[in-house]
Amino acid sequence: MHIILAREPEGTFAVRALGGELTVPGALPATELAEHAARWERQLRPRWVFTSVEHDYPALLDGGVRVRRCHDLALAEALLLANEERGEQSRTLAAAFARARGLDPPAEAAPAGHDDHDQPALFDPRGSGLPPGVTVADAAELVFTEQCGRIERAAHPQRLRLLIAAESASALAAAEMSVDGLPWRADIHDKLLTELLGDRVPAGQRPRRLAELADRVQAAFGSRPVNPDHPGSVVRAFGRAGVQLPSARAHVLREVAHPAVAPLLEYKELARLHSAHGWAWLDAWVHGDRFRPVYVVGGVVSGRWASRGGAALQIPRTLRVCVRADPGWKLVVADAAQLEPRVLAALAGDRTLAEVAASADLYDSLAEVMFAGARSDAAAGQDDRQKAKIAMLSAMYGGTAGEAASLLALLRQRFPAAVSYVEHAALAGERGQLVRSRLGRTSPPPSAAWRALTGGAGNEEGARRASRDWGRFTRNFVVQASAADWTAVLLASLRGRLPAPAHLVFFQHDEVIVHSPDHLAEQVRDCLAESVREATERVFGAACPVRFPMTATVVDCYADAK
DNA sequence: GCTTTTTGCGCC
DNA sequence: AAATGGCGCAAAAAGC
Repeated sequence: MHIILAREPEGTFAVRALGGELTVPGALPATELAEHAARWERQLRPRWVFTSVEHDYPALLDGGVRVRRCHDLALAEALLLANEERGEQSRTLAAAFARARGLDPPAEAAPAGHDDHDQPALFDPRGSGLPPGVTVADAAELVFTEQCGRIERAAHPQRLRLLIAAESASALAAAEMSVDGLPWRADIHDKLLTELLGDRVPAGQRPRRLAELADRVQAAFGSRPVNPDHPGSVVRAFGRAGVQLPSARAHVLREVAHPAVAPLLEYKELARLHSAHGWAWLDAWVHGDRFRPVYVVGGVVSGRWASRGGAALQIPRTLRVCVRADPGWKLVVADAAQLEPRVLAALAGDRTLAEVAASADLYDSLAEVMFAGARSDAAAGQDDRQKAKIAMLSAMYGGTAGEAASLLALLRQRFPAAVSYVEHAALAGERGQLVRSRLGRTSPPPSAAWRALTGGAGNEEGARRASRDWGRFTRNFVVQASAADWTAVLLASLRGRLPAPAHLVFFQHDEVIVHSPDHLAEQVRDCLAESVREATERVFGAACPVRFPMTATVVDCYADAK
């Protein structure tokens, strides 16, 4: 059975059962909702229907309630609209309701696409735009029924059903991870900052170590003031010293022989740590030795997650030492090795690439096939591996710079199916057509400006460039979005299998961390292996010949993984 | 003066 | 000849 949960504008919740009997009081405050929900979850094992998990699930979590399964109307609507090639239409609940009823779109709803951060979201009950007399629960019920029908009418109902279920489960996992938090030792972080930067100073001031480095940079340039935080100032200073630079970026500076370069590079690295993950970040984001990021499921067009505040998906490697299991607990850290090329092999059904993907290090065996028997010493082997990697990344990203083009040509000879798969995707994008992931994530339509530029006569050069740019985007989309399909199913499966109280604490594109009591860590590792198997089978089919190695390591500290 | 854009760099 | 994809964030610059 299904239980629809709708937050009404007053902040209370309305509950409605589909396909079952449920004696429900009218409007429930959050605390009472949690009591009832815990019982229903236990006795009925329903699939919950949320207008938005991100918006409403925290009310259950705060009451200590976790649910097994759900359907997120907001995420489903976004996936369905894109899949139906209506990606430009509004995703609000009111708009979805109006479409389901065959009414004109509500006036308030801004079209999707531009600055969707502040647009009235699907779940926002304030100014919901629903017709008078229609409650959020009414709308949710109709939209849910409508969405189920749309799934069945899609080209691949089974894939889309799986995608929406996995995406909804991912949203549950994301909300739970925000509540549980990533174990984060503030004392270790503080000590590390002090070692690298000097004692803590008030915001706006340079810590001692940064001040010293800034002085050394200044000394290397003479008396004219130089601000190492100001790229323009740095470029001008080098110009006065007779070195013309296109920018002050680190990789540009590294090629320059000048006494200012070494302290400047060190300054930039430490200044970055200070501004992005310094004491201000620690104060704002870590409480009670937990970092609680806000994840945005489906926040990236390709289906990857984004994050809001705290830069949860950009934790620098140097800070992994701060991530430590609680006493008596372990971290089970696992990442999918070379996920994207393996996804490409599976998508394209490329037998040769699948054979290559059978080895644990894909790029090593790729090099063997590409440069068969050419050389054998270790240095050449490393060089070949690097070339094989560039070739593969160029295929997936559309790279043509340097030797990429010739390496790609060699890759095409050896793996025609895989390369033509991404090249078809690129060609579709260049023509303004949509492309899809394995489970049906669909690329957004190009903008009106793009169509005007590429469709009209005149600006030939601009048209070609825009066309190529969009082709690179769709080329990458099919791989990245299909990888997101696989990880969403993996996450959904893993979340369901984990033995309590082990729980997910981190997810980043192709990597998961589970916080587990010592004695369950091995069991968690088995769950992971089983989830990998399940994800591969459900996304790519039982006959999929591609291996997806995801070795889990059991550690006390994130920095010790791998 | 405030807001938006650019630069640069962290992650995959 | 050359233009490798996706993000978020802080600080400074640029725009209003």
